[in-house]
Amino acid sequence: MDARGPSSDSSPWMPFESRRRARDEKRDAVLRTAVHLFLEQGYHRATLNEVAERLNITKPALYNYFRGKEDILFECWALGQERVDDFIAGIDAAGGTGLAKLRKLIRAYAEVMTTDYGASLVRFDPRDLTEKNSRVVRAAKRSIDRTFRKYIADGIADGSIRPRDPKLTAFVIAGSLNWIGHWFQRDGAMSAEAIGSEFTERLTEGLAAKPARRRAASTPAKRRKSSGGTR
Amino acid sequence: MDARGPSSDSSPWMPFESRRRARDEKRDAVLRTAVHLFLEQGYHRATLNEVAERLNITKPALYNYFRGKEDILFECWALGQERVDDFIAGIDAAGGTGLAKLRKLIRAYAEVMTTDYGASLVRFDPRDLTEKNSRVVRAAKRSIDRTFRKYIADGIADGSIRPRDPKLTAFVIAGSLNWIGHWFQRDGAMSAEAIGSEFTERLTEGLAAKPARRRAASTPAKRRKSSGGTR
DNA sequence: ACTTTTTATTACCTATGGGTAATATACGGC
DNA sequence: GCCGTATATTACCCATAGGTAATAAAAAGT
Repeated sequence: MDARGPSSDSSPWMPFESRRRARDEKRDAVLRTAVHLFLEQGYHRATLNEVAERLNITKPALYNYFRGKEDILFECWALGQERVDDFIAGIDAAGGTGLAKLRKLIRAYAEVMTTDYGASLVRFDPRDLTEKNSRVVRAAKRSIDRTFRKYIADGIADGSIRPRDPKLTAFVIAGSLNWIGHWFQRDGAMSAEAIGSEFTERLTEGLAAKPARRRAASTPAKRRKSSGGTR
Repeated sequence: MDARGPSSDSSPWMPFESRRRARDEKRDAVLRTAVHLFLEQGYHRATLNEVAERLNITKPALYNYFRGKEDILFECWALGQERVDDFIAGIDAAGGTGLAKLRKLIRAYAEVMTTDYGASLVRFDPRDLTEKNSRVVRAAKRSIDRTFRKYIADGIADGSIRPRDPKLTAFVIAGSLNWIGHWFQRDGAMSAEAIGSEFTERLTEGLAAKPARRRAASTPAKRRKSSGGTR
């Protein structure tokens, strides 16, 4: 709000700011430790005592930053969701064919799934949340599903994707990606980037329309019957 | 053991047999109720009291059939696993190209995922099991993964599947199928059969080699570069 | 009809772990 | 240097739910 930045030497706002930052850093540390432990042992088996212990504090100290265990769980989920929302906004802004957008979505989503917060989107059970938070989660899941379906439908409309049912296709792709959150491990042989690339290829090679020279016709309504028969 | 069947009128073994069957039926009823409740509410939130209540008995009665909650959980998992083992044995016995076997596997696995016992293969957490049972589960999961990879490798070897990494491809396919257990609901719009068919198509359309007239060459080592280019 | 075995019930124990109250300590502001 | 706020600790509460006697009811065997 003030014209002089925080670099101004004896600013009376500095201590206040630094204090707030220290607090946020501690809050983040709690979340990082919690999400890690929740993933490692499962939400119900993980105890707040152990979260605190790993941070060299005691359980009640956690309550300075969170209202309770469920609050922490929801925050972990929200951080993962935020990342998804961010890159979807980026993809939407960039534009391109449906197929191009879908491929970007697959790659980004796959890579998010290899992170702790990303995995929490699929490893945690919404039924452990309050009704209020649970509704937020369900709404977000529906939104992601709609995005997948939309890109697929866009691709069919613009001719970059061969006609097929967007709903089922979205389930196939999203399921495959979501499962990454269940098997990926950082110390494993595969890098997040390699997984992103591989999944992008494997999950789109079947749907891409032939790289026909023709510009996408405005209405590719009826496809040619068995134009090359993939099976 | 006896030559006369149980249809013989006053067989002394009859009561014994019928008694055992009645017991097994009750045991099955417990499992059906338990798996349903575990899926509905999640293992940790579901209580043995409620399982018993739904069966019109009381909690301690359950201990006539099972050693405890974990025992019930493991049995639910085992019943699902049994079905998977069964159809894999059938597919192995029938033979065919790698692609044909993979397609059968996908369809059967997808349909099992739409059942309660099938879903328990992916919805329950092995960490809730004793170390002994957990090892059994892990071994079975590895075995299923090996089967997917083997069919894919077979298909690449016999020319029915275009060359690609069996490991990643198996992850893509199995992940997509496993996720069915998370979203399918019996009262939904889709039938298990429709899902089996759709997933079989969607998950193999990208890998099938062109239906070339030639019989599969013994070594399709180097595929023709962009022989039609699906992407 | 009796005894024995199986199956179920009532009443209880107890470990676990989330959450809270009372209280001490560190720290920035003045 | 004193005060108020933020942050942490110790000690405790208590609801939940898995599991276990002790015992009653039901069924099978003789």
